[in-house]
Amino acid sequence: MAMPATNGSVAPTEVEAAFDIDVAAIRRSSTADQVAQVLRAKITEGALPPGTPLPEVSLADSLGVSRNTIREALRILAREGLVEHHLHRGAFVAVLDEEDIADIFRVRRIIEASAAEAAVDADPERLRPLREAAEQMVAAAAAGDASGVVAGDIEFHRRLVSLLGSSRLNRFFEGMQGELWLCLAMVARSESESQAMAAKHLELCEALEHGSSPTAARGQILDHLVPCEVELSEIARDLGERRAKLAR
Amino acid sequence: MAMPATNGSVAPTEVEAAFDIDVAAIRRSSTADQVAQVLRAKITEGALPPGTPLPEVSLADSLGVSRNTIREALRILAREGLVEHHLHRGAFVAVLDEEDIADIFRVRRIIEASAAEAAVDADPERLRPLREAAEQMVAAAAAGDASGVVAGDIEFHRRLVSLLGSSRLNRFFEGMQGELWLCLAMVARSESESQAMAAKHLELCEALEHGSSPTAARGQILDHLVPCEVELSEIARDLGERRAKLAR
DNA sequence: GCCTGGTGAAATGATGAACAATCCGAATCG
DNA sequence: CGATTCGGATTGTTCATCATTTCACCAGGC
Repeated sequence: MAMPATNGSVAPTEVEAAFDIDVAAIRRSSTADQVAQVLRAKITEGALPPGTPLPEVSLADSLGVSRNTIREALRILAREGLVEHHLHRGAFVAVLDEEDIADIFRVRRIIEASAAEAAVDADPERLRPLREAAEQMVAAAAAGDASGVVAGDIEFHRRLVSLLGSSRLNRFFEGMQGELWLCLAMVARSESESQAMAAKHLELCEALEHGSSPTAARGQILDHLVPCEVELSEIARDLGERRAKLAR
Repeated sequence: MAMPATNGSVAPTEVEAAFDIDVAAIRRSSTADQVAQVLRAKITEGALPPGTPLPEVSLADSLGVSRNTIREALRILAREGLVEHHLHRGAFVAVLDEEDIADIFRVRRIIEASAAEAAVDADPERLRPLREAAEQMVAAAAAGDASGVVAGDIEFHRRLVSLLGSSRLNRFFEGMQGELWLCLAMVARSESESQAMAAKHLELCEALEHGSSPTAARGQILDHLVPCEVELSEIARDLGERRAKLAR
């Protein structure tokens, strides 16, 4: 289905194989996708806090594109869960309440536990990206780069899920992580907390490498997710209270 | 306010509760969504075989809406995976190859196995929708209603996944089932096969009700999914070969 | 004969303007 | 003081238009 639309009948030649990666990259994204990417960055980096209205005309004006293009971009982000779309009321940066956090972690427990199982009897070579992400977290924490630690955290779990080998699951999981970023952009962690979190991931990585049993791996991932959920849940509650107070 | 007084400001009263379903249905209907729903039905019922091009102008003309609205509807369906969008080439009804089937079942195994675990220690009352879907399959099979059996099958697994209690997972799973429908619309099962499939689901349902252990439930679901995958994989291969021959 | 290269039609990508429908807030009235 | 009504602002939808890209067809050279 997603194969490059090369010839239909002839077997793939070496010429095709050489350009196989590039053909996908050459496909320039449409302007709507570019706009969506810009807005996505603005949202995830915290420039547009949750709940911010996104008027079509002002966005079109400031970004220099047509209103229809903005509408398409907002539809894209709405499908990703980063913006909420209310009929005849417009688009707003999505707000995650505690129920959303709980919902996301219900999914994460299911998916990542299975991924941990897949990790124990996987080729050790396939676990190298995991270790690299964890080491990147440690380096970022040592350099005091808090956002780098968060990025490494996201990347670590993304690569863990990718061990399951399903492109649909990867897309789904990445979309959920995009939602989580709505909260992550708001949290300022201390340096010691960042280092502790990085160390935890490295430790988890080693546990998976010298994998004992599938059930043990499941348990370790589940234990790892618990503190993360309570922290984000608190953040979501605080944001909600602050918003309610501000609205009053 | 002209027609049905869908009040805008008053707090939800018992009056609203009575119309609760209708207001939700009415509010959710922008024309783009309606168009998407029409096309979705056409695709899943097999009127538009996989690979069919979907030109914007002719669709806009035949459905009596603007081209922009068609574009939005096509984007919606593209996000759902029912149509593929190629830049500057347009939209086509999605084509599922064997890799897609394998990918979908990789996900189904993970999700539904967890759902089966959740089923064993769930309130028996929550399993009633499952049984109802299975019984609906049996009734449809007895009446020779093949599409009814398929619908019951979809519904059975949808309700099984909903036991996990995650709205995001529900949406994700429903989207995948929409993709599977692309193949299901093509298969014509014999009456005896339909009856066997219905019986299998009822049997599976009972096994979950008198649930023994979580691992046993996992195993039963996984065993149940195997024949389904091989069947759909064969269908996908046949469709692919037929399409290749037709293109030549 | 097959491949390379140009040409033109057709479809999409994107813009701008316009109108109707709707929501929100503020002024108005009892 | 509360409910109603009115007007501005925003969205939903359509139309017309132009630029880009793709594809199919045809000509020419090896």
